[in-house]
Amino acid sequence: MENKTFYITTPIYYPSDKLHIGHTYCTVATDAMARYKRLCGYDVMFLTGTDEHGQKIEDKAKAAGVTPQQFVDNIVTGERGILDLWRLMNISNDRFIRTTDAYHVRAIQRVFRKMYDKGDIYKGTYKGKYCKPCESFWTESQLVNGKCPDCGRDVTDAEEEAYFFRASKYASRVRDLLENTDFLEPRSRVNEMVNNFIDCEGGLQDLCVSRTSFTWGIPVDFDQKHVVYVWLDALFNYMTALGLENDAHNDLDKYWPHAVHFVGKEIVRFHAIYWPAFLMSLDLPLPQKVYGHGWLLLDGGKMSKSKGNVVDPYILAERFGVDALRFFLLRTFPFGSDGNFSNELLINTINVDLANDLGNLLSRTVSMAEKYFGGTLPENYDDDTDADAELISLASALRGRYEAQMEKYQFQNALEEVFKVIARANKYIDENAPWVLAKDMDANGARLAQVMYNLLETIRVCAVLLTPFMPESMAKALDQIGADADRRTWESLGEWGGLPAGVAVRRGENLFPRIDAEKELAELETLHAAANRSPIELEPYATEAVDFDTFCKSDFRAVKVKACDAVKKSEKLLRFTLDDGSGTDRQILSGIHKFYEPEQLVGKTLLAIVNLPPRKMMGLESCGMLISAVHKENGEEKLNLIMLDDKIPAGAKMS
RNA sequence: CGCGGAGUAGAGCAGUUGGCAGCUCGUCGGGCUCAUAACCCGGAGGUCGUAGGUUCAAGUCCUACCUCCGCAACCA
Repeated sequence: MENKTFYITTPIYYPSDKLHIGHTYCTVATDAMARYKRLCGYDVMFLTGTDEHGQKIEDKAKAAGVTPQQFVDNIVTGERGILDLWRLMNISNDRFIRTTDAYHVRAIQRVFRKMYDKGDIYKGTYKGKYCKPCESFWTESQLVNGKCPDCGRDVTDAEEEAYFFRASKYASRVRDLLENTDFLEPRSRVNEMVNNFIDCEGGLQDLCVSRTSFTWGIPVDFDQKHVVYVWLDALFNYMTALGLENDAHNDLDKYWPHAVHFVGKEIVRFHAIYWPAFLMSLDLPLPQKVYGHGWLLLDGGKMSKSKGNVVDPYILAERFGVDALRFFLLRTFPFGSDGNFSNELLINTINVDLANDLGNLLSRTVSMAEKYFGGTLPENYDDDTDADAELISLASALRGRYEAQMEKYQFQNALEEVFKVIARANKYIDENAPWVLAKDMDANGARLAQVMYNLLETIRVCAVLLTPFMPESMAKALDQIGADADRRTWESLGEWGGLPAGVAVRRGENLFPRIDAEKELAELETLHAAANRSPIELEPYATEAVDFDTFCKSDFRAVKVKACDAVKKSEKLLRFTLDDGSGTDRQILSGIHKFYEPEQLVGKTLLAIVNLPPRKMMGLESCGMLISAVHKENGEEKLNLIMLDDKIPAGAKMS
């Protein structure tokens, strides 16, 4: 085999929370691709990892009362953490990078300096408006009527020091890369990128690549108060893991740039624009491809922690089997676009494809071979006839059709091709009715043996091609049909007749038991409820004291809702017209549409703070804030407005 | 007029360069008995979001509109 190498990566995931089925989807796809390429004879490097820096993790660690490093260690290496999940899912990554790994940290510092020396990173100023009392920077677009959006006071021109990457310099080369090559797929993402970020007003903006507002990051070694912005840190993982600017690894020459990055559509922008621009800056070769896959949606909407609808891959893998879950994810959804996940669909796919079609085909074939021939086929078969031609030609040419789809990353279609052959094999059994032939073995024994052989050979071809998707189950299937190691290779599928004459089968367990859908769905429901065990979650208590004067400055008043309507084009905002006792109506906007319909609230007596400075939202002015109680229940955010006794008159002060 | 995606049978989806509208599930009827109540065959069910246009021919190309979703914005 000549020197064919292939490098494939998942994104490095952000360990601010446990991973969900969406991350699993991407990693399983990458794994299937890696295993497929290995099957084809490539020397494969498969990388995954975690992106561990940034403000959000710093904040979360603080809230949990641990150091950022302890926080990420727990999520990555802890029980049921990311490493455990990939072990469970049978992910065959060759390497795992953490951006807190010492070699990566040093490499990023060198990369940063190189780009700085070249003049592509320059120290600039983050120009903005500064509000002294709030100690905050704002951009022009964030200002409200030219005033501080937080406090409404005047702002002054100010500059904050920051490093910038000269992305603008590479804009036209990146546009060319996107528009005139197949660097970014699927193609539909190209327009989005070019229109939104390159050909937009002002062109491709230089990217701010350092921060001074938090410390959990890689320090700029020649300017320690800055830390490297997360994306510059994160994107280079794909190369530091191979040895860029470090001695921990030494495979860069071998695997770069034969690289394919699988990424979720939300981070296509960074991979398709900034990543190539960074590499251009360093005169490094570009990776071969960025493939932006779709999302798994739940009930047609995005899966998210705050919606409380996150699907836990652990539960599914443990209940249905790792291989079944892996298979389902890649069989059901087109890789480039979004798909609707549901438990019903999962169970249905397992039952139909795996239990009824594939599992049952294996089961009926092997048990007939045992029943009619004691498990070992005779050496002498009839020649193939017209009755066999269709099955044989379909199965013989399967490898080519499968390969064509896999090379386009169309897992769904590749699997579809395999299952067409499986369906044809089931039909072949019906057409040839082995149980009829078996009634007169003297006359039909040779023909029966031939039918059985063709079935076993068809199963072999399918099982080998399904191995990247379901490594464990297919190994068992191949054991059952007596295919030794030499009959499990890519080359062995090149010609019909890989199995030896007189092959011996050995019946085993049912690989994919049928699932009782109704019962299972009910149990999943119960499990889901149990998984959210601490039903009520509260905000952490404030540790800092507030002085009495500050507290007294807040003017809380009872207000009566005169009118309430939804702000159009906003999914969250409600507009309240309130009687605050002053004689003039007060307008307050509140982002609580998720929790209340406007008509429920008219006539209610609520609590508001009325001396906050006015703030504009969606073009409407909000004068104050309605007070509500918040908590989380079963992981879902809940909000209740504070409702006062209707006997309290409008404008009554709370003290 | 911020950017992008989607609308095809009861449900979920595929339809590459325009050329007889398909797949899976469900449903109705039939067959088989090797097999995991599995397998095989057949039927019913669609004015392809709406309205125009180009064409011998439009699910496919063009224009306008409607609806849904995501990003962005916003969430005091």
